[in-house]
Formats: sequence, structure tokens, C-alpha cells
Amino acid sequence: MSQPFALSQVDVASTPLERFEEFLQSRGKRITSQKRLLVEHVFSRHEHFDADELLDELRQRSETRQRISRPTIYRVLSELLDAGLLRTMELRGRSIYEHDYGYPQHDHLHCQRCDRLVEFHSEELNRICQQVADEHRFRHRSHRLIVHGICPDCAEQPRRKRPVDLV
Amino acid sequence: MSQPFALSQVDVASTPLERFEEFLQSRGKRITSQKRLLVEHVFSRHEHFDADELLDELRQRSETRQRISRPTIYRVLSELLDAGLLRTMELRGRSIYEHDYGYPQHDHLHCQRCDRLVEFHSEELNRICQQVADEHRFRHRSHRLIVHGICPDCAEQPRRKRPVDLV
DNA sequence: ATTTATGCAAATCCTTTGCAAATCT
DNA sequence: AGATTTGCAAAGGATTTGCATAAAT
Repeated sequence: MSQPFALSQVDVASTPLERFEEFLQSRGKRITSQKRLLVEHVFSRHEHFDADELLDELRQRSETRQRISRPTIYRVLSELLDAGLLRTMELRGRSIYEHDYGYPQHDHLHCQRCDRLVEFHSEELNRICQQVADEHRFRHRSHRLIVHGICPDCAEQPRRKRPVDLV
Repeated sequence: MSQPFALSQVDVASTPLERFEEFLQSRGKRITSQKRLLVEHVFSRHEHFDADELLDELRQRSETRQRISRPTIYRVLSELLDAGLLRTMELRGRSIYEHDYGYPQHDHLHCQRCDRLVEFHSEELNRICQQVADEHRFRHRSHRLIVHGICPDCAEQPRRKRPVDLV
């Protein structure tokens, strides 16, 4: 859970799974069916999710009768963070994960009513972060901005309670 | 834990405690010695803190042999959030609280090595948040930006582990 | 007198860990 | 074979809740 992983310039891994396998190899870690299953599932859609949702979804995929346990979910997620394939943020006391490989840096709008997450990108914001860090002589590594508010849908139909999914 | 609290235009409460008392009254809640103690302690310094630190500190203030229990800490903190006197953010899986009354809106630089928090203010950032919300037709309520990096001190003495306090 | 708040103990929720058995390389 | 990984059960840490008692209005 620490050192950044630098891809060697020679081999350019293309799929998340390939990249993950390289990462594992470089660390002397092993590739298992659970890890493959999890990575393939996670990168088959571009959605935000938490550990519980992942666990449920993987258990429903009966095709693979390969069950994956909760501890393993957490262990693999942690490796994926180390590998730079996923990013995480805390929302309502739980960790929310999202792709960090092959997707541009972005931040989020969060609907306080239905929990919806909408992504946005702002170069101007990146500039500000860098500038603020410089001013305080911080070495800038990353940032997280969440704009909290009410989404258009919820603004219309007032007061329903978190009806849907994390998009 | 919800409705924004609007101060009536007539009486302008000045101290946090006064404002809290007004809030409590408006909700038919009661003012107790524990609440007073907690509010006075919290607003006697302008620092970030978590529930545990607060509990320890209040227990050391032996002047008041009024002990305050952990559940009560959490209950009062929650009221203070509702009252708009405190704001909170999640850091390393725990809630960090800070003043939200009498202090200008600001965001934070966070040192990933020693956990130090440094505040900064940026009008430009506020503008961007408003603009992004508008673009997505969100009703903007608030935002949270944390710039993660390494503070100047930690950059010098590499690799020591979270030596200090949350400033 | 009534109603809300407190403190205790226990429960919850999310996440992590110890350990023996199973799986990679 | 030898090392890592898994799954299970149980532990952990932060926060919340049920309930009887204490305190506020």
C-alpha cells in the first residue's frame, strides 16, 4: 500500500488485467483466478462501486462458480490501488472505488439526496491545486474535489430518499 | 442531521455558544452542561480535531469533573453540524471536525506523511465550483477540496512516520 | 410533571487479521 | 517443494443505539 508503480518503458501493457499482472509480477505476487475475475468485472464497466456492491455482483455472476470472499475483495482492491488501476474516495463512511487507468483525471459532483456521482474535468482546477501547493511549498501529489449539491432530477421531485445506484 | 438552520434576522447571536443555544431552542432541544462544556472547549481554539481527541481533552480538564461520555460527544457533535457551527470531513477513515462559524470558507492541503492540515482560501476555486454545478444543472451547496502532498518539513526529513498532531 | 439527555453496555458497520487449507510458480 | 493466497471466523476501530436513570423545562 505505498510505492508508486512505474511501468517499464519497454512493454506497454494495454488492458487493465495485463497491467495488473505486470504489477503483480514486479512485486513477486501471484495471479489467481479471484484476481482475474475481480479485475475483469471491475473494468467491464466504468462505474463507481464499493466493496459490498462488488461482492454481491460477483456472487451473482454464477457463470464462474468461483466464489470470492469478502476479505479477498478487500485484499485485491488494495492491490489495485497500489497498482494505480483504481482510485478511491470516502463517501458516507465507506470507500468508493473508480477506474484510475485509462481514464483522465477528474473530480465529482455529488447529489446529497440520491447519492449520484457525476464526473467533471477542469484544467483550471488542476492549475489552482498546483499553484496552492507551490505557495505552501507542498509537493503536490493529487487532489480530490467534491462539489456537494442537488442534482436536477432530485431538485424536481423533492424529498425522495436515495433511490438509485451510484452511477 | 439535515435541515439548514436559518438564524432569524432579529437576534444576531455572537458567540458560538449563544448561537448553539438558539439553535437548540428552535428545535425544542435542551441545553445541558455537557453541551456547554463541549462547545466552549471546541471554540476556545481554532484547530482540527476528531471525536477521540475531544474526548481525551475534555477528560483532562479536571476543573469540571463533569465527565462526558463518548456517545454524548458524538451526539453533540452531530447537533453542532446541524447547527452549522462545525463542518466535517473524512480523513483516514475517521471524521475530522473544524469550525464553520465565524471562519471563512476554505479548503485544505493535507500532508500524506505527517497528516498535517493547512488551510487555504481561493475565490477562483469557489467560482469554478459554482460554474461546474451550473453546467450540470446542480444546485450547488458546498464543496470540499483536499490537495494531497508532502509538506515542506516532511520533504526534508524523509520517511518519518506521522510524527505530530493534526494542526 | 413531562420530556429530552445522559451514560452504560452492547450493537452496527466497514474493514482487517490470524491461521489452516488450497493454489501458484 | 516452497511461497503466497484464500476463506473462514473472529478481531478491530469508529460510530450508533436501546434502555433505564438523570436532568432540563
